[in-house]
Amino acid sequence: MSSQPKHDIFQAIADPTRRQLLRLLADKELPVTVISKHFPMSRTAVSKHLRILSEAGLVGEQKVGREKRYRLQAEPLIELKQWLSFYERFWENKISMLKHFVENEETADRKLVTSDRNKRESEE
Amino acid sequence: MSSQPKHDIFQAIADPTRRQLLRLLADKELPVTVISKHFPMSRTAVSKHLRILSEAGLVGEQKVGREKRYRLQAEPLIELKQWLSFYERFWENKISMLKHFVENEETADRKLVTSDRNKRESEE
DNA sequence: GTTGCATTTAATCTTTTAATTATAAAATTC
DNA sequence: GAATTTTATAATTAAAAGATTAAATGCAAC
Repeated sequence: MSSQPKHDIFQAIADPTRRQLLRLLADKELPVTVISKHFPMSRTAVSKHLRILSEAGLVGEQKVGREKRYRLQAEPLIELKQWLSFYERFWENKISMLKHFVENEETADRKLVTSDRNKRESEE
Repeated sequence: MSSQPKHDIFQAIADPTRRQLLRLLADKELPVTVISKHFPMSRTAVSKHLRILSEAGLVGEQKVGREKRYRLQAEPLIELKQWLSFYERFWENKISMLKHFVENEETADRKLVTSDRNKRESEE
C-alpha cells in the first residue's frame, strides 16, 4: 500500500530537517503535533517534510483515533546502500586501485563501469 | 588533501546529474569539454555541478596543460556510509526490531505523548 | 606579441523548494 | 448536536537551485 517511491530518496534525505525527522522516528511512533515540538518551524512545515519522506517511502503512517502517527520505514534506504556500494572500493582499496589505474588506465574502465543493478523484488 | 567540505555531501549527491558525473569520473580523468558531451546541457552548467562536487570534496582537479581534469574522490562518501549504518539494523533485523517495537509500543508511546500534552497544558 | 582553445566568472532568468498564515475537514469528548 | 483537538489543504511569499548567454581569464602554439 505504502512505500512506493514517488519521490527520490537522494532528494528526500538531502534536507537536514528531514534527516532529523528520520532520526526521531527511528524508534518512536509519533503524531505531527508532537514531532513539531522538536523543530523550530510550524506544524504545517513539518507536515510537508513528512509528506516528502512518505512519498519516498521512508516513513509510514498509521491512523490512531484522530491522530496520524508516523514511523520510520528504512527499507528504501537499501537503494542508497546499493548506490554507495559501488564507490566503496575507491576508498577501501585505494592504493591497489591507484596502482591498477596507473598500470592500465583504459581497460580498467570497462570492468568497473559495468554495474549490476539488482532489480528489487516486487514488493506488492 | 585540501577538499574541505564547504558543501554538504547529502546535497551534493541529491542531484541526478551530479550522481552521473561521479559515475563517469569514477575511473576516468576528464576535462569539462569531454564531460559535457555526455550531458544535454551547456559546459557552464556542467562546470557548476563540478564545482559543487569539488566543494563537497567528491571530485579532485588536476591541471594538465591548458585543461583541467576532474576525477572522483570517494573518501567523503564515508560520511554517508556512517550515516547509513545507523539505519541498517532497521532492515537487517527487521523482524526482531518489530518484535521489540510491539512489546514496548504502548508504554513508550503513551509516556511520550502524555508528557508532551501535560507540558503544553502547563505552558498555557 | 597575437591567435585559438579550454575553462571560469558574471549577470540574468526560470523553476523549485521551504516556510508562513489562514481555513477546512475529520474524529473524539462533552 | 456543539466544542475541542488533530491534521490536511490553499494561497502566498521568500529564498535557493539549475540553467543560459555573454564576457573574461589562462595557456599553449605560432
